[in-house]
Amino acid sequence: MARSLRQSKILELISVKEIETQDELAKELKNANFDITQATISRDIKELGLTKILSSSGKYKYAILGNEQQGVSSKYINIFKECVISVKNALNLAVIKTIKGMGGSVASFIDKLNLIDLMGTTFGDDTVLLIFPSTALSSEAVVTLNNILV
Amino acid sequence: MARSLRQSKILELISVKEIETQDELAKELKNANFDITQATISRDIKELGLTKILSSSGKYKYAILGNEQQGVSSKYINIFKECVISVKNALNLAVIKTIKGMGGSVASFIDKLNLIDLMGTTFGDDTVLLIFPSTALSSEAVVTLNNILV
DNA sequence: AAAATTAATGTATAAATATGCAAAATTTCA
DNA sequence: TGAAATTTTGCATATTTATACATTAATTTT
Repeated sequence: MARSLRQSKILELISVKEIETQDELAKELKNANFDITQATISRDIKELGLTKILSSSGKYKYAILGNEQQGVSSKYINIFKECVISVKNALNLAVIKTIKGMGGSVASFIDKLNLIDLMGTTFGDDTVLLIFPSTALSSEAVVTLNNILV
Repeated sequence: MARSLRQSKILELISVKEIETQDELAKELKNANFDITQATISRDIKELGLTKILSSSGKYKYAILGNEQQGVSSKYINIFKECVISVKNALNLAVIKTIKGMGGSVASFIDKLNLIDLMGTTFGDDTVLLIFPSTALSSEAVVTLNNILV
């Protein structure tokens, strides 16, 4: 349980910051209340299929492997399932309630989905807001997301 | 000069074999008459934008970073230019003459191009053969490739 | 619920990689 | 050409990452 929450946080962290080393990631995780050693992070990274790539600044950073051939990995979907409490519709907005502290993780997962018609996302500690151009499109997306949760 | 030939060979090697470490790559390069240390390989890898990914067998291996947004990197094109002596047409075949020992490198570069209508490639030490369904398509491809060389 | 099995993690360290610095090779330019 | 400037490389080593092994935590079974 804590395991996949942690991995979820890792995915969020690397998508938000330029993380250069596993030690750096360990520190960031500590800030997010995941007290873990570099060894475990090495294992998480292998499991999530992350790699170090050359960032634009010429430094190495961790990134999700562009494993686009089979869409979003099932591992990520499992993590998503663990974090999300509910997905509901409110006019042209979809409102996702998450476990405390996982709003950012879920938002970055949603971004990765590249949902068509999605205009933007915002998130708080335990809420993610998806903005659609219309009520119809939003409720459609809510159905899609709920299907993922099954 | 030897530098880009070496880098070209690196690209070939990682696309043909599962190279797990830089030391392993050093050995393979020695076989190909590039006597070089791990340190230099580390630099080459950074320059070529290679990364280690998880292979299907669960081991790490080096691979070209899927940097598909801007097509084939200009760096690779430069290497291609240095290796290729001529590209000529022979009925439904395109015949590429390369610098000695670089046939495989060029062939793997060509594969990466994903040329439409290309049915297959074979290569020897200094020759690459591209097989097309017709003379017209082959000569068209020859023009394309010669344009790259300019 | 206790025992047995399986999974997750830490510790210590081996393995792998990156890099500062000096030397060698290559290129530029007068 | 030869001196100066630039680039490439090796060596040594610091840094980073992976993993064997032991331990703890979690799960399953009886």
